[in-house]
Amino acid sequence: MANTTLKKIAQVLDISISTVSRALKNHPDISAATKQKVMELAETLDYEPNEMAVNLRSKNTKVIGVMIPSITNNFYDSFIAAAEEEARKAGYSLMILQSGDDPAAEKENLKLYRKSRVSAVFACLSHETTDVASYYKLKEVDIPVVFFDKVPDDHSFSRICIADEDAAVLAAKALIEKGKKNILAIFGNSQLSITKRRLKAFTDFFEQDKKIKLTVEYARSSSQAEEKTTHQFQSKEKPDAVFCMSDEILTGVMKSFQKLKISLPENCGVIALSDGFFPKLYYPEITYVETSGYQLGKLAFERMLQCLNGDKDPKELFVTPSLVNGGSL
Amino acid sequence: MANTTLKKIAQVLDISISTVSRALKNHPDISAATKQKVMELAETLDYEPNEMAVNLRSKNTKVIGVMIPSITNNFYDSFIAAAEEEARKAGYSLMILQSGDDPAAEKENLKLYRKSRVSAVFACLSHETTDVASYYKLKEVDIPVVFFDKVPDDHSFSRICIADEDAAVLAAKALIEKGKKNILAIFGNSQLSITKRRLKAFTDFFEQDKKIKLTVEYARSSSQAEEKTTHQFQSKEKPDAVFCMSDEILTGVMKSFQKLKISLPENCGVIALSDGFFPKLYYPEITYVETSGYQLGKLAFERMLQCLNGDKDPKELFVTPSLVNGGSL
DNA sequence: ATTATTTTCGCAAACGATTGCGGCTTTTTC
DNA sequence: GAAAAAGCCGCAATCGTTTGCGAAAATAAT
Repeated sequence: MANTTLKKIAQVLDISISTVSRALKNHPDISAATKQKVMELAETLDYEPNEMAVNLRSKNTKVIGVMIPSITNNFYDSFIAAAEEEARKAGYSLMILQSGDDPAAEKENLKLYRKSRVSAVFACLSHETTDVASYYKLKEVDIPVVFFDKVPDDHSFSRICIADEDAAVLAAKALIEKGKKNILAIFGNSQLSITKRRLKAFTDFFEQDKKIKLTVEYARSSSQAEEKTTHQFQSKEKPDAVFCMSDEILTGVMKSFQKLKISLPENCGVIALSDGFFPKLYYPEITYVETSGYQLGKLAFERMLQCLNGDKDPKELFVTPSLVNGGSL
Repeated sequence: MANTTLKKIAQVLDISISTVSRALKNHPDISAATKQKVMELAETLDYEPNEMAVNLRSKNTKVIGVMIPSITNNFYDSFIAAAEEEARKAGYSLMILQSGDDPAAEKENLKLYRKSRVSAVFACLSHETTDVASYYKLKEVDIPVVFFDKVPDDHSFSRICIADEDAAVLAAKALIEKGKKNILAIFGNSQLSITKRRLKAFTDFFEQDKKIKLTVEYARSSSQAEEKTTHQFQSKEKPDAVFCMSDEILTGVMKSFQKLKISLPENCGVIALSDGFFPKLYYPEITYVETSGYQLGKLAFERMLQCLNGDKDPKELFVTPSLVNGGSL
């Protein structure tokens, strides 16, 4: 079953293709009578403009690339959810590609984006990719790039981030308010700049109060977080609160707590940085500082629209975190 | 910075566009010398064929639509992960659209797929969408459709599913083997055919042993599952095992257990149908029957490739589940 | 040397939609 | 009634790639 084209409509009505095209676009040159006829026939024939042809002519695919480390991740999922909502409104589709935190795959993906002539790209750097040369290539062919979450230091790109420092401080404040005196803080991969930022803001904040004991640990996975937690809680001086830098760490900590039969908040307080999904899995629900992928997506798309409209100067925007009380602290 | 085209290369080398095109495709008509020159220039000019033009001519976008209820779901995420891996190998990209379990949005998406002239579509029905007329429209324009997970009854489509009956039976067997006598089984939305299939297989299996008390409950959300569990465990005859039809239910049940301070497996056994992510969040890890979205994705893509190669007869394929012991039973 | 055969390449027409420009009809204006 | 002005519409080029067909050039056969 062949698709209807302008040509087909033109043949049936015995008018020219251009007239059909203009009629459908409500061009003033075309008489009302002709428009009527064309529209009706288009309707019954279920005409849909062939996007490939439109794209070719307009040199615009109306597709936005989204590169993330992994799709199996709540935070990025909610980013995508938000971006897709907005994209749809603006007539764009998303082309999601995963880097798997592998710089080589990341480069491959960028190449694919160029080949596909996407209109723009949202990108979250894999690991500590410092060489953003491949991203410059996109710029050269006029494909705007908006980084989010894991962004490069390069100030020539637009970057949308969680205000990591604020988030860490918010958590620190909450811990102090609750009068916690022996805090275990678990952070992720210490090589990552996101870890460094959160770590610095967090520890700096405790400088003001020397009476609080702060133990910092690093865990690269959920199970590592579990081990470290278990280990800490087997010592004499058990922490009275745990700070988790991420969901991954939170789940590890909670698993350890279940094993050790530590119950919240009596035996120990817990606070995490999270988008909110995992904290709600537990009883009591975990108190967390919201680092919302969803809000990030909304903000990033807003910025992207500006870029698409020709605003080239790089901008750095932040989504501000907020504290959500669960009952674990 | 303009993109390089065949025309540009042709102009520089002062030969025709067709020659350039053929040279790059290693066409026998072109002399080795010419090929050499063309290839080299193409290399230095970083030539990439314009996909929009290629698509227009070939009427093939090399894009596969994937429609799922929600991207914020482990099961579908792993389906996508698998599909993307395979798609990339085969030179395809994915266009992921979410229906949000809303039939209207589902229809919108299908329209978008048609407009975008995707090469094929993977689809998971929203809720109990029974009217698959919109999918027939895709068939009419020769876009193959492969359903997965939530599939229609319509036998004229290819369908790839988890062998739900087998999975339910596997769980039932495990419960019986452990000598459980008072089982609480919580299922999802009773309107869904997936629920019906799992429910029937599960309950049928217990017909053989009348001495076992089986209580069936339904929960449409995690919090409903939590409520029902809490309620059941406040009665005199507490269940000695809980069966969870899905991750959503499992998380609700576990939350209730945390509240009631019920510890596994001493106080109660738990078994779930899951893809394995959530079961590993708890201590002890939950014993589950694996219903892998990843495997489903692999199998679905395999089938899709056949469809893309012209195999039109509908086929129904199943991925067979397996029991993974956690320690919760 | 002439014809037959290859080798090597260019012309032009697609794919489907868009649009500047110009032409043919009507209608308006003086 | 003739000229100017609208009103309507079609021609043809364009986006970049692919490909059947035919033509020129080079080589082989007679």
